[in-house]
Amino acid sequence: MLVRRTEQRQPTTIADFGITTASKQAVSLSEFTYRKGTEIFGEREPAEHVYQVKRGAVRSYKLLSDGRRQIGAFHLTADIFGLENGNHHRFTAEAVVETTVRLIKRESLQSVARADAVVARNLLSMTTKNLEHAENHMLLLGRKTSLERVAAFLAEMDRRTGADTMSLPMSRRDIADYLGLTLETVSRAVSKLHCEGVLTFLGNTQREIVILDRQKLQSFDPQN
Amino acid sequence: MLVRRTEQRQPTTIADFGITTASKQAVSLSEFTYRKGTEIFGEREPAEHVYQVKRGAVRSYKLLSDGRRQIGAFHLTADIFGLENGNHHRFTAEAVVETTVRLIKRESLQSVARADAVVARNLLSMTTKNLEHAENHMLLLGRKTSLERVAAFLAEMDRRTGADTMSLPMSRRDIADYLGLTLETVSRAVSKLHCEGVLTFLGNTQREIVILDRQKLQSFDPQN
DNA sequence: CGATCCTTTGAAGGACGTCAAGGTCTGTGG
DNA sequence: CCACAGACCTTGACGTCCTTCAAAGGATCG
Repeated sequence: MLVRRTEQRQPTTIADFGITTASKQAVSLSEFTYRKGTEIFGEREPAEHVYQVKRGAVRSYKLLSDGRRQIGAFHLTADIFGLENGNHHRFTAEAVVETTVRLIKRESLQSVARADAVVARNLLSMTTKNLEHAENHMLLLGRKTSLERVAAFLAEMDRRTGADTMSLPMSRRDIADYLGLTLETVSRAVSKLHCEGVLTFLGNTQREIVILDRQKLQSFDPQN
Repeated sequence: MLVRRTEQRQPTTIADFGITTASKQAVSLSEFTYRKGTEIFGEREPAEHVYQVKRGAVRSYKLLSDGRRQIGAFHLTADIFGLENGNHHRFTAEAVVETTVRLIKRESLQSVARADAVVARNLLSMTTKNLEHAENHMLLLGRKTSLERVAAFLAEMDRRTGADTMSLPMSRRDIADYLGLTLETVSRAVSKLHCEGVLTFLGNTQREIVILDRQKLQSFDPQN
């Protein structure tokens, strides 16, 4: 793996792992950059680190024996991923594009949590956030139509990027494997939303998307 | 609601909520019995209690505005449910059959957790268990075929009941809404498994099921 | 400027959903 | 004990939404 390694202390970012209090003891933080498409950790591997996206995007997925893939989540800038309570990772994580992450040793995070109730509370809070996302995603995967799924995905990305225009780092296939569809079905749904004036594209690529009508996009969500 | 109420201290069962240590302070435990089909709590309601199934079965689900339903989990004897980190329930919970639950005030559980790190650890551990289940269920809902889903459901129930024969408390419709299918598709898949000698029925009802060939049932699971 | 990857779009097929009919079980009341 | 109603389950026929297969048009990068 031709990856660039940069080891540097980043004390100001410890807070992002939920370490907010006087637990200033040396918690070694390092950075690592993964090239597009490379694996960060594999399912069932020992969980030695917890990660935070500094730049780029990550997909977490499970595979079936015949190659069917379900992406459980995309992790964007500032997101924590790879946080495990048990000793092993339950997903494979890969860089969607060239991605820089901050790492912290899982053990050191846990030892801080043992000593500091606030940190422990934050671990629970992060796990709950993940659970909530998974619960909503079960509803999407089990009961929503293809158009509703794609609309929900775009709404989620729009909300998370928080900008007027969004640059989707992931391919149609990634989106499909996140939504439990095929890439063709995703493409058709995006085309439909484009035709209906919900969104348009920027530049040459189909990954630069502008949501023109957020209210109309919301109207595709049968939740609530 | 014609429910029978029995308030009685059950100090021996506090352990089941993760309270294992010297936190013997009065944590009021009560029991409540819900008739078949009645709601225990609703989605978005304030989470005032945490529950444990003493007898019976519970379904937790989310609804879409047009009535589509996704059951996130079934809770059987000894299972904890309704545990929230935030202030509101994220699912509706209903008794599948007549069900007796033990209740504990969420606030008192949280105050114990604040004082006792072991209890706090258990809360994280329970949340992680729920997360793990949801993650596996996303894979099922997103990528498995109807036969694979039904086989996985039966394997899960078989594992959780731990007996040679299992009595499914829930209807085909419940199973369908858990698996993201219709009740007809579930019925056809069960029939297929019956024809192939994987399972058979006991008595008159189709809910008393005996798994004849666990290995063959496993062979329908493409996970791993 | 060719090679490769990604995306779109069309056409055909299939897995699951919908609709419908009939069977079984349970409970209730005569 | 039997009759009846209602809920639940099964099975068949048909429909449809999504997948599969295929082809062609960009986009990116050497």
